[in-house]
Amino acid sequence: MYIKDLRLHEGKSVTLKGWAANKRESKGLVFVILRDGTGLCQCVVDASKVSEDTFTSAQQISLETSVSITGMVVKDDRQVGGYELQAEAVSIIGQSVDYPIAKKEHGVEFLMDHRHLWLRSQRQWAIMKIRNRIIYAIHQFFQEQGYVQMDAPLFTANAVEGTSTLFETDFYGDPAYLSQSGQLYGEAMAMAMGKIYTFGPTFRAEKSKTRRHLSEFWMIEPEMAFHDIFQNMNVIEAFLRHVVLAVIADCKSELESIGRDVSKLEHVTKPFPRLTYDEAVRIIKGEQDVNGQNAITSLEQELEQVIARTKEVEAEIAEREEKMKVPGMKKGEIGFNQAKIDKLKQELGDLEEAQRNIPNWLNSARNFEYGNDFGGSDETVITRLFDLPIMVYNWPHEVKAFYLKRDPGQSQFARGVDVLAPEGYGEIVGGGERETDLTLLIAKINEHQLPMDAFEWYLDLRRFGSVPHAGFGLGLERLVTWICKLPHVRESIPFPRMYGRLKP
RNA sequence: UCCUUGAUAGCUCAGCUGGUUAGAGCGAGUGACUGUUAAUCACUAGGUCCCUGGUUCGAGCCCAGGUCAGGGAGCCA
Repeated sequence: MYIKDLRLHEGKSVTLKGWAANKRESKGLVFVILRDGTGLCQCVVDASKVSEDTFTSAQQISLETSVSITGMVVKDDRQVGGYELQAEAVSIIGQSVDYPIAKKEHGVEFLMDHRHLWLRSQRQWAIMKIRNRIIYAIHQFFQEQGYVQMDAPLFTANAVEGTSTLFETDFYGDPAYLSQSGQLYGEAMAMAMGKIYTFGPTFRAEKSKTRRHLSEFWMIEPEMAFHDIFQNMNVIEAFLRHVVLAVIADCKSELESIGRDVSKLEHVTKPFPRLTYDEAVRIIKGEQDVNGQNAITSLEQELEQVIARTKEVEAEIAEREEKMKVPGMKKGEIGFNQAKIDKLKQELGDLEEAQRNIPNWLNSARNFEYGNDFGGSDETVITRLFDLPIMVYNWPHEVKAFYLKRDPGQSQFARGVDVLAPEGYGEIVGGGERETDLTLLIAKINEHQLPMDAFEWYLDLRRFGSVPHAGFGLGLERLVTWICKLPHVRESIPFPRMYGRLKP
C-alpha cells in the first residue's frame, strides 16, 4: 500500500510503511509525517484510541525512523496529500538516532557530505523524479522513431577531443582512458543500423569549479546516417520539445514543489531560433538586437538593478537589526526577524557575487574576438535574450572538433551546431555533420596532433561506403539542471563526481 | 592553473579599532500543553575559534605560509 493510492481507500483501514519525515507531540497525541517514496501522509496517534504499547512506540519515533503504521484513511483538506491516517497500530522497523539533516537550512558542503541522506528530502526527491521522467522520455523519443540504442565502450585507447581532460587508468599494464564521448563508436554503429543513440556515462578530467561541470556525467549521443546539419537540427528540436513536454505533462506537482515556473518551459512549442555563428557574435557584441533587446545594454541594466537591490537589502537588514535592539521584543518575533536577516544576508552575498561577475562578463562580451569559441559568460549573455533554446551553427573550423564537416560553400566554417538553453543556462547540446572527405579528415587529425594509428578504424568508415551523416551529444545533467532551473548541476545527479568531490 | 570570497557549538551564523570568563537561533536532552503543519513555552548540556609559525604585555580578530570549501575565468556537455 502506497501513499499515492490513499484516495482509493477512504474510510478503510490500511497499512503504510515508510520513514518519519517529521514528528510533533502533544499530551496524548503524536503526529507523524510519513514518507514512503510516493508521497507524504500525516498519521495521528491518539492515546485514548490505541493500546499503551502502540502509543509508546509512536513516542519513540524520531526523524527518519522507519515504521509501519496501520490505520483508518480519512479525508482532510488541511493535509499535504489531502488524506490523513488515524492510527490503530504502530510498529518501529528501524530506529534513527540523531539524524544529521535538520528541518532547517544547511550549507552546500554539509549537504554534499550527506548526499546519501539528502536524497530523502523533498526537493531532492522531486528533482530525481523529474530526472527519471527525462531519461524515460529520451528512450521513448528515440525508440518510437526507430533508433537503436547502443552502448559505447568506456575504456578507450585514445582521446576524441583534447588529451588534457582524460582520466588515465591501467589496462593490463597499458594506459587506457575513460571515455570522453561515445561518438566515434556511434558513427560506426550508425553505418550498421542507420539511426542509433548511445546513453551512458562519460568522463572529463577538467579542473573546473563552475555550476556547469561534472567529472562524470551521462551523455546521450544520437547518430544518423544520411542526415545533414539541417536535418540534424530538426531532430534536436523535436527531441528537446518531446522531453520537455513529457516532463510538463507528467511531473506537474514535482515542478511546482521545486518552484519551477512551468510557463517558461512551455515556450518550447515555438520553433527554436537558428543563428549562424556570425549572427550570434553580432548579438553578443551588441551590434544586433533580439526582439528589441540589446545584449550589452540589457546586461548593464541588470547590473544597475543588482546595485539598487543591494542597497534595498542592506537597508532592510539595518532596519531589522535596529528593531531587535529595542528591549521587550517577544521571542517568536526575535526568531522571525533573525530568520529574515539570515535570508537577506544570503541574498546580499549572491548580489555581491553578481556585482563582481557582471562587469567581467560585459567586458568579455564587448571585447569578443571574432573567431573564438564562446565562453560561459558569452553563452549567458546571449541566452538571456531568448525564452527558448537557440541553435548556433557554422562555427569557425579551428575552434571545433576534427571530425566536423567543412561547409562546402564557406570553407572557413565547420558544420557544427551548439544548442544553448535559455535563462542563462548555456550549452546543453553539441553536434554537427561529420566530415566524409578522407583526405581532409587525415589532415585534421595531423593538425590536432592526434595519434593516427588509433584512428585507423575510424578512417575505415570513410573507406567502405561512406555516407553523409550527423549527430549530437546531449549532457543529461545540464538538461535536468535547466528543466528544474537548479542553481548548480550537482543537484541534478544522485551522487555527483566533480573536481574535489569523490565521496559519498 | 589563475582571480575572488570564506572557515567560530551537531547545523546556520554574530563577535566593533587586538583587551578579562567567546554569543544567538535552530537541533539534542528534560519538563509543561489534547489538532500540530519548521508547533509553542521553560530549563539543561554542548567550543582544539581550520593548521603551522610570527608580531604583541595580550590574538577568534593583525602578518606569512599551508589545508579545505563557495563563486568566477580558462576548457567543455
